[in-house]
Amino acid sequence: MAAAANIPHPLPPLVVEIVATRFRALGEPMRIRILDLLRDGEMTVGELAEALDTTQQNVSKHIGVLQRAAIVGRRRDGVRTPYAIIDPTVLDLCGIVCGGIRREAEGLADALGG
Amino acid sequence: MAAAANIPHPLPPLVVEIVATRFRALGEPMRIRILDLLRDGEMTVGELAEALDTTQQNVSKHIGVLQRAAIVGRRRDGVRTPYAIIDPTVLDLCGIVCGGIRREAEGLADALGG
DNA sequence: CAACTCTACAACCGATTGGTGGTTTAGACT
DNA sequence: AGTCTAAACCACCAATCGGTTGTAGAGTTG
Repeated sequence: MAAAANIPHPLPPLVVEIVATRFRALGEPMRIRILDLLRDGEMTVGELAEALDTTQQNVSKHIGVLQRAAIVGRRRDGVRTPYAIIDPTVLDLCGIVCGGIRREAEGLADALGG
Repeated sequence: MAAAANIPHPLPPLVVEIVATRFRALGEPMRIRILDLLRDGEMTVGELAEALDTTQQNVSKHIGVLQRAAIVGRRRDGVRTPYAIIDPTVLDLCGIVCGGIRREAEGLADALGG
């Protein structure tokens, strides 16, 4: 919450656009799964495609979105082109959302159990 | 980061879907602006429509998305139906994203200035 | 009851998006 | 040079989405 304290209000239009774009980059199951895999370390497009049981083209497309959003980056390693998470805040974001989901689920379980 | 520590890995498919849905609900400028206004307190659809210079139907549609994502809720107050943020974690999310944007902008400014 | 206010719903249109198949580029090796 | 592999680019299709218009429902006030 401290980070939100000194945010301008109302939000400037350009900031609104950037924020929405960043959230939209995370608003796709395939991209969440890609980031979930990249939590363990860098992977190539081919490795991701195999792990996610989809095509190389599909992974390339989705990881392109994540790269344009400056969430992941790539490097050259001989014949490989491994991708890695370069913006660690996305893990915080996912952690907050997952925590909220867990809290809701527990509240629902309590309501049903008690 | 502590919240992300005890997240299952790999993420279960259902969780992936829920996380993506929640992020997608935030991936629209108009919805970010609605939440930005609701930071100051509850507002009705009509008030939001006027403040955002759009139609009542448009606000109703977008706030329906936010409500189905359990981000906002409504109550009855006589003739009014004010909406309010019921999931305070979304403010944390926006704060993190805005902080990241600021950090990037400052880094870019330093790179150009120095 | 009737008129009014506020909100939700449905249909439509244009634009965007996810996924696929095919092709092309860029390196690494012989 | 030629070949192989990995990754990106391209065009396409079906589905979804944002915004608009028109309408219907729910509640209040006379």
